[in-house]
Amino acid sequence: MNPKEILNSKLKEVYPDIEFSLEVPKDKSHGDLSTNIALILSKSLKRNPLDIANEVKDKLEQFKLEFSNSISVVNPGFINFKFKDEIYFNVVKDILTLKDKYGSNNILKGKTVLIEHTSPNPNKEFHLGHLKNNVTGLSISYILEACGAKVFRDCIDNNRGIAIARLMYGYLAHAKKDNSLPTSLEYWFEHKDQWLTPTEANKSPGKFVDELYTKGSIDFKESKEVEEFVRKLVVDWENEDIKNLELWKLTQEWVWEGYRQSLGRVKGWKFDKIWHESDIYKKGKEHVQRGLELGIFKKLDDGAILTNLKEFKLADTILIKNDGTSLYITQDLELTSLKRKEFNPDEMYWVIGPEQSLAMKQMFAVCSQLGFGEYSDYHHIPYGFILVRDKEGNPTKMSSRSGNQHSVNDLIDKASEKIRGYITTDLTDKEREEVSEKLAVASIKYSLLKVNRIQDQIFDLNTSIALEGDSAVYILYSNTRILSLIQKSNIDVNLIDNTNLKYVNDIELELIKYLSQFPDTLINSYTTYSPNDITNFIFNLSQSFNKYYNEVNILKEEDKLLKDSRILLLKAINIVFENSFKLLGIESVGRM
RNA sequence: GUGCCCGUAGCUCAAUGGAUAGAGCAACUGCCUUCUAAGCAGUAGGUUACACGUUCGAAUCGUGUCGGGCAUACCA
Repeated sequence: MNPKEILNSKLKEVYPDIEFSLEVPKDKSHGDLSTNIALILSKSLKRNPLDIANEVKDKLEQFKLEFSNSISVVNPGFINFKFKDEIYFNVVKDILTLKDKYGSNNILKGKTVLIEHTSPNPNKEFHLGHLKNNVTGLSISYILEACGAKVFRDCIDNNRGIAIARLMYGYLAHAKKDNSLPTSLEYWFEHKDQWLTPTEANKSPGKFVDELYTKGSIDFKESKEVEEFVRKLVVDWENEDIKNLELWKLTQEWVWEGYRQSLGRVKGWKFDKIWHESDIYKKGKEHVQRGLELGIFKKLDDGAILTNLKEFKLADTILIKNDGTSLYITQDLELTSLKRKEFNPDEMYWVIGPEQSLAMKQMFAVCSQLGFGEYSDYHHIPYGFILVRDKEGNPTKMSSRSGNQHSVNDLIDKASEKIRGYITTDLTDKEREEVSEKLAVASIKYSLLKVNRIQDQIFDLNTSIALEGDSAVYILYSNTRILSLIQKSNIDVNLIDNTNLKYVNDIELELIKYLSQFPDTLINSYTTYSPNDITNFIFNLSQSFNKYYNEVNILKEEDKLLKDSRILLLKAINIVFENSFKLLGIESVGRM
């Protein structure tokens, strides 16, 4: 047990049933740990908290806690503990022993969780919104895993419905080699070679699809005829019209090629299962039909089927349209049922934007009405919007129509180009390319992860690919400095005897104490589902390390024990960095 | 209208109800013959939108006001 656990159990022993806090004070001069137990007790005892604090102090001192240097009572009634420095030396040993397990815990041991993330609106080129979902979802999944859970990751390919039909229409109308050709499914079916492929258009599949989808959507909005055309495509698709299906397959192939390329580039292609809406929507309809027969839902005069969510105090929603076709929620019912069957999870998470909040609640409610688990098993994890500044400088939502939707590929290209120019280390062209690509991806991911999950964020290209300050580059740079030091020391960290360690410098002691807080940081990020606890941690760690680096010359240290101990500390910091990067889904670099 | 989220330094963001609200950027001043200056040290910048309340203690909790965003049945 570490000092915190010991103190916690002692306090609980003496004062059972009291909810108190035991935490590392922000101000280091207040000691290593602080408790408010006397302030809490003063409420029920109606006595001066300082008196109570002194009594608590006396009781604790009777335990003769060997790790404690001093216990002090301060206004208004805090009890502060100061520990012997040597206690912390064990932290370095622990980290070196546990390696990639350092920080992990077992609070979710035995639990199976399923987390849906990055379910694409795949008709668009992979953009920042997609990436925000991907990095947030993956990071939370890694955090759950580090807390001991068995984690499965899945996504649903929304490959049917009105949006897909708008793309199909967009292709027929805007990808013709000759504009005089008719916008006709039948004509296309007989003359497919008269329509462009992405290769022929000299565009990436993602961009190709994105442009056609956007054009198709504009036409859909502006023309009644187009709208009818598109809606008919949806109906015909559900009726399994051969020509319709062939066009659908063709466009969906490009969609996925683009999506797979982009996700591959950011190393975000991490799914245990990819579901396809086209495979399950029919079963979804059957669930609705069953619910209708059971009297859970009702049929409206025009034929549409409506929920009844009074017991959940939620607004009702349509489950099947009046033309008989399904909606997103229709297939989501079957999907949720399938998820339960396949993975038998204790908890299910959906990492999806906040605008879907009501839709998610409605879906959870309907699932529980249909007997697919409890409403409380389901968790929507929303995250803040990404805004950009418009010409007037006002924050505005990204949208493809306003052209301010950053394609992730373009962003990485820009960042990578900027970074390449800064590399001064002696690297081959190939290594240089790899390093700038990794740093570019890491920078953009970091900029999305460093804000509190629920907080809207204003995205700025320059700060997101910043090379200094609170950025991935700064943190990764700190890590390469460590790697460089270890390498130049010519010491094999695995061979150093760590039975005796020596640390004397204030900053190195602070660093060690800070490292000891990593496990608690992970727990915090789990309880809030917020990866930014981790980014905050490694940024602060980087600052402390760089301060240390500037103040202490490690390689020139002549005291062998001190020098070896410091190299081991460096290794420990490196391990915590790497563990954090894994939790964030960020790749590190060896040199830069 | 109703529901949900948000409002912190010029800008972008931190801060399990806890002690003097912190960083980064931008601005200004210093530090490379010294382990990677993509770095470090320093100056300046605040009525935490506003009001009232709960509490020993409020940016944080409650109520209200103002401002912004999202959702609000046949998009997702």
